Amino acid sequence: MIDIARHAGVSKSTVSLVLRSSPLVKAETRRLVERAIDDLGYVYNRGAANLRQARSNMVGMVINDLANPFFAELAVGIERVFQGAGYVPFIANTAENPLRQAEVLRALREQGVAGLIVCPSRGTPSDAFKGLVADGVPVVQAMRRVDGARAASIVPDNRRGGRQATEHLLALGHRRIAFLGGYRDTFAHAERSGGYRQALEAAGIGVDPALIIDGPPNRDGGETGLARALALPNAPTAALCFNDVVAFGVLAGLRQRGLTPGVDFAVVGFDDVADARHASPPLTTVAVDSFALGERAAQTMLRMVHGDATPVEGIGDVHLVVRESCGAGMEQAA
Amino acid sequence: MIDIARHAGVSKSTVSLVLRSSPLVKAETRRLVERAIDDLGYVYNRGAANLRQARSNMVGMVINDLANPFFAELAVGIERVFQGAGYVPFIANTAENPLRQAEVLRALREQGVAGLIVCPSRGTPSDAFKGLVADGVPVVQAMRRVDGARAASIVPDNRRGGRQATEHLLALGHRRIAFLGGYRDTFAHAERSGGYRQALEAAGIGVDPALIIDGPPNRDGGETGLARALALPNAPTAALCFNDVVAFGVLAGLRQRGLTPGVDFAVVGFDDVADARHASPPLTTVAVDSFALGERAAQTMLRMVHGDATPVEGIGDVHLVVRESCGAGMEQAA
DNA sequence: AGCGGTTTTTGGATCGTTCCAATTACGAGT
DNA sequence: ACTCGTAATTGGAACGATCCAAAAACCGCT
Repeated sequence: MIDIARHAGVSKSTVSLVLRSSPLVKAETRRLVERAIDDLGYVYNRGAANLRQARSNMVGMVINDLANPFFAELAVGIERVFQGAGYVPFIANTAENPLRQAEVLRALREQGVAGLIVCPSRGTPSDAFKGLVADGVPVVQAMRRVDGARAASIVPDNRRGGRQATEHLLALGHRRIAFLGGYRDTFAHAERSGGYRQALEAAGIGVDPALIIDGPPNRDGGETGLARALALPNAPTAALCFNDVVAFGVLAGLRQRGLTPGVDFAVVGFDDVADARHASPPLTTVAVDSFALGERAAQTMLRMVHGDATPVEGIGDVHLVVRESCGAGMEQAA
Repeated sequence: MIDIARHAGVSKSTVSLVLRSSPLVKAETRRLVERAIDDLGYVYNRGAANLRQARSNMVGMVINDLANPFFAELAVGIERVFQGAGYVPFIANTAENPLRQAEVLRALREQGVAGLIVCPSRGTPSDAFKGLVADGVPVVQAMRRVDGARAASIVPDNRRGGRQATEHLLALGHRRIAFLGGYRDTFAHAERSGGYRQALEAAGIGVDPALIIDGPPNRDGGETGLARALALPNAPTAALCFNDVVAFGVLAGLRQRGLTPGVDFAVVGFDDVADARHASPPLTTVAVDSFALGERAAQTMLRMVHGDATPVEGIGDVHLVVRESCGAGMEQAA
């Protein structure tokens, strides 16, 4: 920077002002300095800047499973918002591992992030964000909430979605409905299956614990969940799946058995990932609108960066998208 | 850090040594300092460290399209390698936009990355990495190579894969084979369709330009590509797709028309994403082994970080995975 | 020319770390 | 007790930016 100052015939302070595009420098001087910057191929050192001035322009997004298309979509959506706001978003994957998550959080903190959006990994301890929050780093949890954490959160209305989907299956005449996939000890599973229970009970149908079959929230989880459900003495005729990826597994499993999804067995997913409408048959699912949710999380974080300290607990809207995998004709709205 | 020094009754230099786990400090002193660190809830400031010592432990991964499962898998694979090596990997998405990519590259450079793995976005100018490389920052291109760029690269053997897949379809008796999806002006399209041409010509079958139908490398690209192919006066009976996602689109399109993939029309993909074997029917595809490729790219970068300056141009192995979408019986190997 | 006010520019102190050369502490050997 | 070599510790000068208070340049008026 001093080189540039010399080259342009000004002081380093002036160069600094130009770099931060301050209105205090004369246009002519600015041009001079900018020329020098180009000539010397200078690169700004953000680390040095952050040393003095606490405000960094780097935000972190800590994602539990980037291989899951839903979270990848969410991440990409959030990224877009930050970009527009002049922040530089970096994504880190935790692969659903709390230890790894702790490392990542530490690294981001050391790097001096302005704020964080976190989809907490399974088994995140309630004090995972304590240090960050105590330091005044805005932390927003998205999609999942670890209870006891004193950090903002934006999560979809999982319970309502679970209820709506179940009501839809009930309205189609199903009485034995399974809830497949996902781990029982996660936030989302508790809420989504909670809605499912509510709907069954409201309809006067008891909840059969044997029909709630958990497993990994991926394709395999769907396939093995289906296998176990169909092996039951009194097998179900429909399933609400923990998420769309599980539902894809169920679809594949049905086909392997020569059953036609939507005809021989009704399937409903959760999330509405981009692929859901391309599945065969197109998947009926609870739309979470990852983009809106991500946008809201990002906005919340930006507000916190700018000093708004009220800890938000946002609930995102959710609605059932009826396609064909549930067997409903198109005339039948949610 | 000075606070800690005071609290532990040593000098800041000693604290610094402890933080870098130098063997020069006595075990007892170390324990003392570590205690003080815990007590005061201190966080290391990586930016300040990088200021003095050029070597940072942060590496960047710049990905052209995180919403594409293939690249997401690749990113996750690369991440794992760096993690093991004690580096902190951050992912940034460019959404196939060269301007955005330039911004991201600048941000990473300002942040002081130790090295970069880049899947260059479409339309990346050949001098995109010039500054980085001139600065001595190791840059490894993965999956795609922008020609003219003086940076290492690890790419799969696209041409060979395209040829193998085409030969397989020819062996199954197909004579009208389309090449669907992907943009003609990309590196991967040129190579993959190049292999396709080679195979056709070697078999004495001319290449019909009308059968090479480009489009976005996503599901829609597959669906519309198929529509255009089938509308041709002399429609093809098989298709090699630019990548698996395009192939998924083709599969869906066939089904919509009441055609059975693998029976009425043969489909081969490219990449072998995790979902390929779960598609219905399971997708025959050219396996790229994203994990091995990512690992190799990461290793290359690490070697460069440690001073090995030889600019590698690696070619990754590729092999055809025959499943059902091509109509081959299981007895028929590649 | 001198004055007050506004716009630009500037030197030095500072952020939290690492590096280096210098210092001190320790043990063993005479 | 003294010296020597090694092990452990230390103070101060960097690194590259920002911030602040002060200085300089410029302007229009008398």
